[in-house]
Amino acid sequence: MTGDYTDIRALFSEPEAYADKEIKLNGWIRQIRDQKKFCFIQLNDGSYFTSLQIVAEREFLDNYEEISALGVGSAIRVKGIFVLTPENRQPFELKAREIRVEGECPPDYPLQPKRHSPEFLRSIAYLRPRTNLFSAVFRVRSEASFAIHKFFHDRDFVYVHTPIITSSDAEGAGEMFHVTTVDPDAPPKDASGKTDYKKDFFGKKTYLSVSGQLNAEAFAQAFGKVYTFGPTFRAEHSNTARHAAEFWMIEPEIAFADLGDIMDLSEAMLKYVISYVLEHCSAEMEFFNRFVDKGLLARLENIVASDFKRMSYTEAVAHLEKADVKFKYPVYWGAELQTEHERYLTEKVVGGPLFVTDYPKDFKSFYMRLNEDGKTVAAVDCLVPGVGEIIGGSQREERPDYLMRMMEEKGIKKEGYEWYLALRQYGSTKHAGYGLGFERLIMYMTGVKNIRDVLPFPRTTGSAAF
RNA sequence: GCCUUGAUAGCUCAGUCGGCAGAGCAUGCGGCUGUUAACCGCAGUGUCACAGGUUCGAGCCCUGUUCAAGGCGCCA
Repeated sequence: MTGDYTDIRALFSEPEAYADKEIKLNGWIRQIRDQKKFCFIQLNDGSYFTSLQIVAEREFLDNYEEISALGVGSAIRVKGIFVLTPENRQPFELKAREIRVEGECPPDYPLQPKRHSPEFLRSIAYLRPRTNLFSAVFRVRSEASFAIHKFFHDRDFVYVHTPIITSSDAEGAGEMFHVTTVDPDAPPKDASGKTDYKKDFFGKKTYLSVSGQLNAEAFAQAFGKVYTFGPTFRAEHSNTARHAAEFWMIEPEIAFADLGDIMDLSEAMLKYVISYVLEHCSAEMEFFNRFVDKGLLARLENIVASDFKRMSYTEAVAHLEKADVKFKYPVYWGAELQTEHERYLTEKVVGGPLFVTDYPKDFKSFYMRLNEDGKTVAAVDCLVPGVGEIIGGSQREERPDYLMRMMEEKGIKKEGYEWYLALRQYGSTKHAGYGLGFERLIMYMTGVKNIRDVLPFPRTTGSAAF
């Protein structure tokens, strides 16, 4: 409600309360069907997924000629009588008594009441939230975002804003964007002729953060339970439907917790967010189920009701070795699990979400806790059908000697990590956490197959439009 | 970064053997007393992605570039 204007959402939630009353609406024309003495306007004001039918009749409107000639996309203000029409295909409509044109929309408006491809709509990202598909995606994104905060807040987690600019240059999460004020055409030089970053803004090389985890660990050692939820940046030339250069991550971190605790937590979180969205975005989810992914609702409801499967990396390799499928990449203990392996496990072996735990230390990050066997680390990936890895987590190495030995093994210099090592000296506790790719969760919940279509204005390698 | 495929009207696409640039939808105009991604009639719409080459002649063949899609690697 803005001023004395009613939201279309309110009409859909309690139509009886507005029956036969005069109301005012604002909105954009999604479709207009002109007849001789009246026309039907599908009006959407952004407050609700479904549009409201406006009946504009010649006998009641002195500017009928102007109104009936309006194009799709035009913005109007309407005053009229709200009428229940249970005998018709739409349960109610608005009989217009006054329509004012707020902003006309010319015939070259790219969005027409017909099917457009997601690739075309991506090229007009500034208009696509006006379409059914993207309106649904971005409302789900908003509601899911709120659900994440509510889940953690209800469980007494503290929300930490970890820095976006960082000086740690090798957190093991890929290529980083350099942040600098140095003039690329005339950089200051040091004695050896290299660019002298001591003269840069921060007095050293700095980057956009690839993860808030290390900072979150510090806060977990004070508040016990914390989480971050913010943008992260990866300068990898990953050209797939599942990778973006700028994406949002949720990273909880819990003191005194082990790997089992974070599996329990992440499973509860996924179920909570899915349930929340199913309840609060029912019109949108119905739309995805009809037009994007026919099995979506059944699958999501099944996930909320069932327990996630858990298996160790060693067990996963055993499953893959006896599979009667020929894999492009060979499977043996010590090999990384490829996309084809993950898909086989989650789609063929368990048919749903799956936690894979205790990976060989060689291809996992330096901060993951070494297991008793000396070969594996307490890491976990949550794999889901269709999307792949949605969560990656671990119990962190809290023992300073083990941590330093792992950093040496991985060739990570201590510079910049002194504070991270110091945390292990001062009342260090067992602790664990995970990272959830927010866009991948949205893809999983909506059935949308390309990460570019769940980011409002996606940034991917070679593309930063709008 | 690698592999494959593609780019023709506003959109989705067809275009045969190298020989006049096409359809549906959308749009415009007209009609229609309840439509609902309406219906009926008429009309307009092109730098065939860009640059070069072969040819009497190129949307079509060749080379390069750009962009996109699918897959892979890396990861969330």
